[in-house]
Amino acid sequence: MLKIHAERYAEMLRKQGLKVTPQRLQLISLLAQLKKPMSAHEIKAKWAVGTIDTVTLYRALDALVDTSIVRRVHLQHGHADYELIVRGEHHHHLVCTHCGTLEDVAGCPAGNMEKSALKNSSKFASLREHSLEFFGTCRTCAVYSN
Amino acid sequence: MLKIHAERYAEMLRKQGLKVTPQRLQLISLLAQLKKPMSAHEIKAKWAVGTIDTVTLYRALDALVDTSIVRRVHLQHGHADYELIVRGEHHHHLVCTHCGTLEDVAGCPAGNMEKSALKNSSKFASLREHSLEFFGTCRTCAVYSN
DNA sequence: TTGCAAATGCAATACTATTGCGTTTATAAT
DNA sequence: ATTATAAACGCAATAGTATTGCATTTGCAA
Repeated sequence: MLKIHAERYAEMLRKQGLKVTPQRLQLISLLAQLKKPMSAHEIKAKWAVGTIDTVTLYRALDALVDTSIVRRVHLQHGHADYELIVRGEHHHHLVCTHCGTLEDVAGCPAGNMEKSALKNSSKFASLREHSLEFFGTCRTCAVYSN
Repeated sequence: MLKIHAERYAEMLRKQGLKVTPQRLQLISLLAQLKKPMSAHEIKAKWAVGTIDTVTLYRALDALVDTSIVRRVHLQHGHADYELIVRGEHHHHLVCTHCGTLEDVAGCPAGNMEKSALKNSSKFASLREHSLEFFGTCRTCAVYSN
């Protein structure tokens, strides 16, 4: 992780009244290296320097999610996964229901949907975010299903 | 639940080599009455005739999901919710992140996106379904946030 | 009516995530 | 640099969701 990025993330944390700790920086660094959503369990296993307590990890993840540094995604694996937010953008995923293979989907067509959904809603005052994941079969698994 | 519907669901189960049991029929009936996604816990609490074992309930839900009678949805509540599939159609949800209030979104604008996502994918052979849920604040909760 | 695969119920357990609390640490004020 | 303190940490315990193994029961087709 580049130093300048670390300082940017540090600012984001401090702005929220949160502290910049070695654990949080290492967590960001780890997520930046992997570039795909990881579960808390996977993150703990890949922890590079020393160890991190499970509770601390979950609390750090919560902090980073609250600060919009990390996004929590739900890929129907029975647990949450976490990925670094890059340049404030979001994207969605293709998930293979056989082997779990992931692929990012560039762009997002849900902006318009969100607008119209809110307009047609009878109960809601505002919408802030959405989940959109596609489930199917990757080419490798497709071979064995034939 | 109307008798004709019960028979239709029974056929769907038998076609998959699954048995038609009182528990499964009662489960369908319960989901048909409520018309909104329910957790396994809620379903167990609302169980009308006698009781159902937790394990049996989860297995019955799996069976109905496999048979496309029930849809499993993930509304970021830390558990799965289940809703009856009506006329083979699907829809999406607005979720209030403060109080959990739900609203259905009629129609689905993601069909086109699924096509283009698959076309642009480098790894996937096919896509079968998708999740799309919107998160925001309902009007009641908005009042208290001001 | 009967054979048997499927389903059920119970007990035990795995897995994900959270709470309470005493100790340590980052940070801002001095 | 020193200090005060709110935030964060680590450990232990626990909550909540879901699953596995196994003996018994049951749907249903022959």
